[in-house]
This record gives sequence, structure tokens and C-alpha cells, in this order.
Amino acid sequence: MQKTVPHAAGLHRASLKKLHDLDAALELMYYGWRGMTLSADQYLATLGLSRPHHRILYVVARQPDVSIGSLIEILGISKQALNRPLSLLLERKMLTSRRSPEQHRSKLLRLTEAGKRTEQRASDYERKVVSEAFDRVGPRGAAAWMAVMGAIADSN
Amino acid sequence: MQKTVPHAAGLHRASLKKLHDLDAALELMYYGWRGMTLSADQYLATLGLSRPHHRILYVVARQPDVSIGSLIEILGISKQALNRPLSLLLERKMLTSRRSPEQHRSKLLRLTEAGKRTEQRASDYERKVVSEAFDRVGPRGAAAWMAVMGAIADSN
DNA sequence: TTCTAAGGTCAATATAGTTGACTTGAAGAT
DNA sequence: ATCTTCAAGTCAACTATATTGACCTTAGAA
Repeated sequence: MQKTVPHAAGLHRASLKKLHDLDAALELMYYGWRGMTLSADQYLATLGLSRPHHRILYVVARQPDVSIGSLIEILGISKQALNRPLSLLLERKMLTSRRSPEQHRSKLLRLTEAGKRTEQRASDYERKVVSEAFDRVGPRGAAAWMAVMGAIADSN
Repeated sequence: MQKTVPHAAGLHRASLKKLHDLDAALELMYYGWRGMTLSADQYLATLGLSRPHHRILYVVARQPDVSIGSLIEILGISKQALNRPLSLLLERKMLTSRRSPEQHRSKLLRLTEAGKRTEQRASDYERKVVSEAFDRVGPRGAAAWMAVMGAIADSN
């Protein structure tokens, strides 16, 4: 049986006094991240999965036959941290793992049909949220959003 | 002594194949959140503080004399989860806690000067990242970003 | 005085990660 | 054929951030 759905922290976008011009932007980033992932996380929770499982499924969907080592690099976590969620996904037959056809040392990961379905549904929840937001501001607004986020993402 | 700075997961924005039109947007949200908080988190880490401490400081800065109960509601965490970081901030004299002047039941939280300084510096790191990104797209782009994020944040 | 609300604390648990120290299994080199 | 190397896998101990549940204290209100 599933656990009760976790608490969905700070859902109700508290209206705090703004000390600076950009405070609204900081808060929007926080609530935006939450808003985008909330429905996907709720869906995943019904399957006993969570964010790290989705991240694995997402990456493997977009890079079939990725090795475990590459996956570790892409996700930026240790192999020990990867181990638990990855094992669960293999056990649940959402992923397959095989040695490379040339009998290489590394294992290659792929999604099964069930894995593809789950990845797609979870990502669909996120895309739906973004898509509806983009619809409200039109293509120029969407492009501006992407440009801002790209600049922020690359700011390190 | 501080611990070695944690691993800064998935820094290098892996270029994954895009299965859907909006995949780039999903990835940008992930890396955008990371990009905005990274330098602030590194600064906080030098003080032995982390995200939850910053969230507390941020809220108290913008709602002085907030009660513990309200803080719990705003942050969306349990009082037990609040307890640790809050105690540390009190111990470090970044916050003061006093009973209401009318000897009320609730305690009122305020930032000390040290608390204000830390809150400001940490938030400055985040504002700087956002500000530079906004500069690249102009006021209309910034407004579009805010509109998209607002729509995403309110999508639940 | 007893009830209630706010705060505080303790214990147990979950999740998501870390480092360190190994083992296993397959390739490649000598 | 053994030895070495490297990817993968496993085990243990730890940290941090959260959760519930149970319980206690404090202080105002009925």
C-alpha cells in the first residue's frame, strides 16, 4: 500500500513583503519548480517511485544503451546513490540491462515498454504544466522564458 | 572545519536527445533551479548553513515578528523538521525569539544584524544570477519569464 | 481549576545522498 | 596462462532533511 501523499510543501505561495525588486523572481523560481514537478511526483508516488527514479527513466529514454558509468556522470550522483533506484527499476522491469553485443565490460540500459510508459506519463505531467503556461504568453514569451532560464542555468 | 563542498549534481547540462518539443523546457527548469541556488548554497555552506536555514532567514526577513506556527505554515514543513535549523539559527544568534509584548502564547521571531547580513548575502547571490539573466533579455523578456513562472506556480 | 493552543522534545522511520572498502567479471597485456 | 585494469556491484557507516506519533510544558481562557 502507498504511504499518504507527502505534504506538498509551501503550496499556497505565501505573500511575503518584498524587500527587493527581484524577490518576486526568487519566489517564483521556488514555486515554479514545485509547481512543475508536483503532479508528476504525485503520479510517481502511486507507483512507489519518486524523483530519482524519474530522472533515471528520463535520461535512459533520451539516451538508450547508456552505460551505468555515463548515467552516473549525467545524473551527477555516486554509483552507490544510483544503485537503489536503479535496482528497483530493473526489478520492476522498467529497465533492461545487458552487456554490450561485443561482450564489452559495460552494461547498457534501455527502457522496457512499461518503463517507456511510465517515463512518458510522468514527463507528460510536467510538459502539460509548462505547455499551459506557454500558451498564456505566446511563442515570444515562451522564447523569452527559455532564454532567461538558459542564462540562469549557465551562470556558473 | 567545513566538509568538502558537495558534488554539485549534473552541473554540466548534459545534452540529451529531445523526445518532445518541451523537453528542453523541463531540463531548463531543472538546471535553472540549480543555477540560481548554487552560489548561494556554496556561500551558506561556508557558514555551516544550508537551504532550510536560508528559507527561514528569508521568510523572517520579510515577515518580522512571525510566530513559529506561521513559519511552519509558510514553509510547509512540520514543527519537528523546523526545530533543528531554527535552533541552530537561534544558537548562532542570527534570530531572536521573544514572547509577544502582551505576554502572548506565541513566540515572535526576528533577525539579528548577523541574521540580516547572512540573509542578504545569500539572497544577493540568487538575485545576482537572476538579474544578469534579466539583463540579457530586457524588461519585456523578464516580464514574460515572470508570467510563465507565475502560471506554472499556480497550476495546481 | 480545568481546558485549550502554542511551543518544545523524543523516538522511530523514510529518503536521498555521501565516502570508504571491498568483490566480481570481463578485457587486454605480458 | 596469469596478471592487471576497469566497469560494475555490494556492504557498511554516516549525514541531512524530512516525516508521524507521542508526550510534556507553558500560559491564557472558560
